[in-house]
Amino acid sequence: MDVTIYEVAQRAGVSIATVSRALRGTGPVAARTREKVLKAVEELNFTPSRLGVSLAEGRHAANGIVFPDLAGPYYTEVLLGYEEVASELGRSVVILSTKGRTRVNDLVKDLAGRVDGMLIFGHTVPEPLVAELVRLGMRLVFISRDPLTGADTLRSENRASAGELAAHLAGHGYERFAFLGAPMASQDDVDERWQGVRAVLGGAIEAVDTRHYTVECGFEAARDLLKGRGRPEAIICSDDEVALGALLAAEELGLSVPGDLAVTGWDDIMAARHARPALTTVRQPMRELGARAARALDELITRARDLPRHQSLPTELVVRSSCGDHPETSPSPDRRAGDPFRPR
Amino acid sequence: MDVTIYEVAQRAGVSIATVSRALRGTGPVAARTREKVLKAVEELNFTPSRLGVSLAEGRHAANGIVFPDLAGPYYTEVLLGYEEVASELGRSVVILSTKGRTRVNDLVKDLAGRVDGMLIFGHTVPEPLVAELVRLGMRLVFISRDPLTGADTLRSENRASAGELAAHLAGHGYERFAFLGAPMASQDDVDERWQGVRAVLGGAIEAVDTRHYTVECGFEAARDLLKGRGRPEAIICSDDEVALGALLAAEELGLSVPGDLAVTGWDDIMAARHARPALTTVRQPMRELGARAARALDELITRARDLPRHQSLPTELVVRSSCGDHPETSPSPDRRAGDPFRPR
DNA sequence: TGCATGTGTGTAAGCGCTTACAGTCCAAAG
DNA sequence: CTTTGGACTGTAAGCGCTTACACACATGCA
Repeated sequence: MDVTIYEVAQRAGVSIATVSRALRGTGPVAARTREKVLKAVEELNFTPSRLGVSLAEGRHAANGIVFPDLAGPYYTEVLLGYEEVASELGRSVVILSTKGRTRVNDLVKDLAGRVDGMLIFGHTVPEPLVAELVRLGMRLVFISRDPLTGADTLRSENRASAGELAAHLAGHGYERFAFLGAPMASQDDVDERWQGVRAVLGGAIEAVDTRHYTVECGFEAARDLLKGRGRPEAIICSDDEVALGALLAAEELGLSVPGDLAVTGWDDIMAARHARPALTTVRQPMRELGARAARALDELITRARDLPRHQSLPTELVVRSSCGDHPETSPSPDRRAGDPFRPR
Repeated sequence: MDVTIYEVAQRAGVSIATVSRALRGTGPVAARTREKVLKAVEELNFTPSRLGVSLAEGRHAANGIVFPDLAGPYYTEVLLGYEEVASELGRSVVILSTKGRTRVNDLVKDLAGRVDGMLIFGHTVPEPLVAELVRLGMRLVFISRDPLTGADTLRSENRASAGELAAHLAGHGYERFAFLGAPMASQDDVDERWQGVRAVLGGAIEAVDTRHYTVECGFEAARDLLKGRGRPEAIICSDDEVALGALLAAEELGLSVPGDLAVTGWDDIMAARHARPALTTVRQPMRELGARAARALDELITRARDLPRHQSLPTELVVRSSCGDHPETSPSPDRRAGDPFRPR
């Protein structure tokens, strides 16, 4: 990337303004002139410098995304949906992981200087900085965050589906429940799930802290819980990874799932389907979240829309075997119609 | 991001050159002057425009990455390692997925205009364009590709570990094998694995085309294979996702793994550990690949090194239960010492 | 006192584009 | 034969920085 518009102009025997117009199709250019320009462009293999274009246009044609960590399928899926749509809209995607980073503020500010708008997960960016970004006019879309003024928010529904899940488990006849997944920040996804199950199960469920949403933490929390007295009959986990940890803990302790214990997850990641027993879980439309975020951002950036919007996407209860036997569809509730692959 | 260096200069009562010097620490600035500048910067909340800086400096402080798809854990893990190190080195990461994209060339060229160097997976970028990028002086690092001049390459070892895996299976006494994972481009990872197992098993193994490296394709290929006559005793899969598909197919057909059939994967993704039976596989250091790519790129960009380098990282055979019983460590070979989590 | 060194600062020339504005030219209308 | 309005094209002013170069002013030392 070395040859500039000047060399093209010189070779074609025209001014740089004409080259620019010929290439972008803004303003009239005689057919013969255009040809000369295109020929020169071809011969020199010219590609306009992105920096020059951006500086002159005053836009980056790029979107940012800030996530805590890409470990685990959730963020990856959202990212995929995001990148795909952003690319369709002619925008590059610049990523930033905050996991284990000091100086998050600086990193986010740097990112802000490279993009026209950004997608931010939950509370990965400190509140004062968010306020500042909003004030500076940066276009923002949040996923899994309570609505705020000056930015879009997007999430998938939690409370009602959590209630539905809880009711399903209650229908199995379980009476002592545990919820694995604290700590929960107010208004965060997991907190909403907790509120949802609690509304249905009331005092029959207790919350257990897992510190992080990982297999390891799920394993440890579940092991301690299951070793103690008053072992629950069903463990509702904040997400699939914690649930996978719980399955491992049960296996370790010689407990049969779902015989001695029911376990459920949330998200419907790939491993949920492959675990044995396969995980009953709540599928949320991860890619769709990313895709919508990209579109929302585009609307805000192009000013096709000015008022922020707050969307909530529906989820789907996916019943598999980890929550108990389902005579009507046994032995593999996720295998109906002979197709082991549920629609995505 | 609105206030420019001019406003800062004016407010501090100095020239923009002084502001720049004060901020970057290049060139002498009197202590009192520096204070005035910093105060003005503070008050105006000034952040230098990335575009201005990049244009003047002639560099982007950003790295690109081109991958086919982020679905599945492999690319994600590499990306994570890459982003982490790139960020440490002060570089942003711009991503580009080629999955399902027409006009890959344009997208890659656009990317090239935004970054100082890029990491490219395998053969996601057409050869002529690669040559052109090299010619233009773009710094490139490839993962899983045969060495070429003018760029670094990086891969993890395949052939020897494939041989080790095959030998292990032969040790179980199996005699009829299948390899699930074609089509294989010459010199690609999967081809090397095939060469490796074949060198050990010779005519006892046949290759089966799966079209794609997905659970779905693995399932279909395995089902067809297992339904046919002369069913193999062991299926060596090109990667874990194909292997997970094979496990599902076996379950579908009522075959016990490892009783009736052994199955192995490659990569050691999360689901491999959680599948039942847990997958015997070959772990490759995915994050490390990404991290090294970022470092290699940095060396090339900063010209700390001029000659391309070709690295190969070691892998590790991870024996679990899907390949057969291992009396000495039964029932869960990956659970020794009471710890269900193998070191990563 | 005179001159070589620094030190501190400003001026201005880029970096590679886009685009408002100001021509130039020519065919059609009067 | 003038006007007039398009169609084209060029000039030049940014966009927001960095930095070479020049200059002004103190020092230190002979």
